[in-house]
Amino acid sequence: MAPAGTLRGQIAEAGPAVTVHNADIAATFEKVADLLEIEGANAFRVRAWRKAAQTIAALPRKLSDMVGAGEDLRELPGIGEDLAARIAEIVDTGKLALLEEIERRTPGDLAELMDLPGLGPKRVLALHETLGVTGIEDVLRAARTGALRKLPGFGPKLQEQILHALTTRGAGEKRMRLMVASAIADDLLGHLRTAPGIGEVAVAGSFRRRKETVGDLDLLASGSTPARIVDHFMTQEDIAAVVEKGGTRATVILRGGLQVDLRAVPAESFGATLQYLTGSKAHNVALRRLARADGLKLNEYGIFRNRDQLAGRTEEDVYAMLGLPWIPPELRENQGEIEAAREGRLPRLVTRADIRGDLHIHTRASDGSATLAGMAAAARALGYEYIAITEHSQRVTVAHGLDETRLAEQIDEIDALNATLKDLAILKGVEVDILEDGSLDLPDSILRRLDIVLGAVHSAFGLDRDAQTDRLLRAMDNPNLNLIAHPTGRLIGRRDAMEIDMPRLIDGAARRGVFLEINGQPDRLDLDDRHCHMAKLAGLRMALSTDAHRPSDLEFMAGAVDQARRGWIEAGDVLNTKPLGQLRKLLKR
DNA sequence: GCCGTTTTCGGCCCGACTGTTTTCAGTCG
Repeated sequence: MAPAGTLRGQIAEAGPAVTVHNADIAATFEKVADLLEIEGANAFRVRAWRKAAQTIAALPRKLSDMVGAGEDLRELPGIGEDLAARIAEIVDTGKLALLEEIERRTPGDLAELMDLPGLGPKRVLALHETLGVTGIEDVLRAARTGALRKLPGFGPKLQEQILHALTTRGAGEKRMRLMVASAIADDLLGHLRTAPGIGEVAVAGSFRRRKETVGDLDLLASGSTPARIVDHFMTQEDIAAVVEKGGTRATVILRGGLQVDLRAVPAESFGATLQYLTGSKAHNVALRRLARADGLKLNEYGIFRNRDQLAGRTEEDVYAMLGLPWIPPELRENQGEIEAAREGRLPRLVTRADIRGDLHIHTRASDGSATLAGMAAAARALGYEYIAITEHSQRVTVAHGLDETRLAEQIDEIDALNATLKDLAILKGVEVDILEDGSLDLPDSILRRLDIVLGAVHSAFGLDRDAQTDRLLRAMDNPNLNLIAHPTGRLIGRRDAMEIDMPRLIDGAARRGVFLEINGQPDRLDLDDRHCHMAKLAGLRMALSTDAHRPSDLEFMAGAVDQARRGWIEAGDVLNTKPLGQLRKLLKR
């Protein structure tokens, strides 16, 4: 391949000047919503911009592509004629005239003030009009001089709260990886279960929806005397600060910085509260609209007709009262799941029990810590029918990647072990490096002898979108390649996903009979939920794998299953739900 | 600004807690 610089230069000349990402458009829409709200615009108009921003942020396809193809954006939920034109404007020009117009009216950055606790549109406007505040620095000054607390509607408590937030900014506001939050949640639930008169307990929120990271934990508990449950919860020793506390609700900050919300309700409302706290917000709003349409009211205590509670004890009752089957929490993002439920076409999401094997495993031959026999034993203990051993290739020297000779030795070793195993098949594989030019790091002569070949990128993550996509497609041109491992290379919170034209990659994989991996490592979860859904819509099968480097890592399968479920993936979409015979056929290109 | 088994106008989810109030607005989830 030509040097990357040359290729980039050619593409820059031929392609569009700038690529506008969906996230940029969503951020622009959010900013418009903030500023309109501060200006006192119609609340429903503000909501329309926010709803559109959510739709855009969760969209599995690139808006710039859709605009380029002349598609009708008004078919997207919450996008009408006006907002469709605004999107096209941003895609075409990289700017939004309306936002520039509003910014001329409201100097500085008033929108960012909305992020401060206790500051909403009304108080931000008051700050601007009475003190001439235009940004964070002005607020800090007003709080320090004491001018802030003298304003009507403000007070010493609020001033102190804002000052505290401004001086400790950046600390503890990072989202936490799901697996880390799990351990904390277990402790908190254990403590809650010892409360007097306790009934059921649960974790709701984005944790229950299995989002890859959580910003806080939402706990709920049922019991005869909610206030006593809240009181008991406050005795948890990890609590560093109490943000608020009432008779049914409390918000606290743990020592580690994680925010935890607790809601305590009577048993007859547990299901409704679980539903309400699980969200997402957009899903809940949509459900409440459904309820209203039937002359009902849905809140966190149940479904009501006038004063009569019709449902609320279980989530199933709540959904049933709205004419819907129970919807798995992973789907509750208002991304079509309510319509699917109503029409009886909810997916039967893949479960851990559907998984028959793990197709991405390392041993100490490369950078794993266990022996081949050790990993095989751990897999048998999980009841797997098969596993694939997939070491790194020679290029990854820090991981003791295998060259042709060492891989040949491992092939013999696996053959020998297979001969002694009755209830587990070990597939001979490799995680071969995809080099910068798209070639593979081992010769075809050895790849041909393997049952499964994963290709993976471990270098040159920074290529531009077209070069990176071309690189992966070129790797897939090698008929020995079966699967792209951790396709985007992201490390949550540490390294961004590579720039990849995902629709083109998915289409290319489908055409070539190549599959994509959903890597279950807690900091990878790659493909992510949106890309999973995109791949499913394209009819592409995926492998759910752990990339295990030690026996306990095989448990990472849970994370891969979570991502898959959020992406609407069913057992039939997954390679490693197939019996060994079928799997082998699918691995023949 | 969007949307429609309430359909082109008139609606748009709902409640808890706090702080600043003297009966409730604002914020948050």
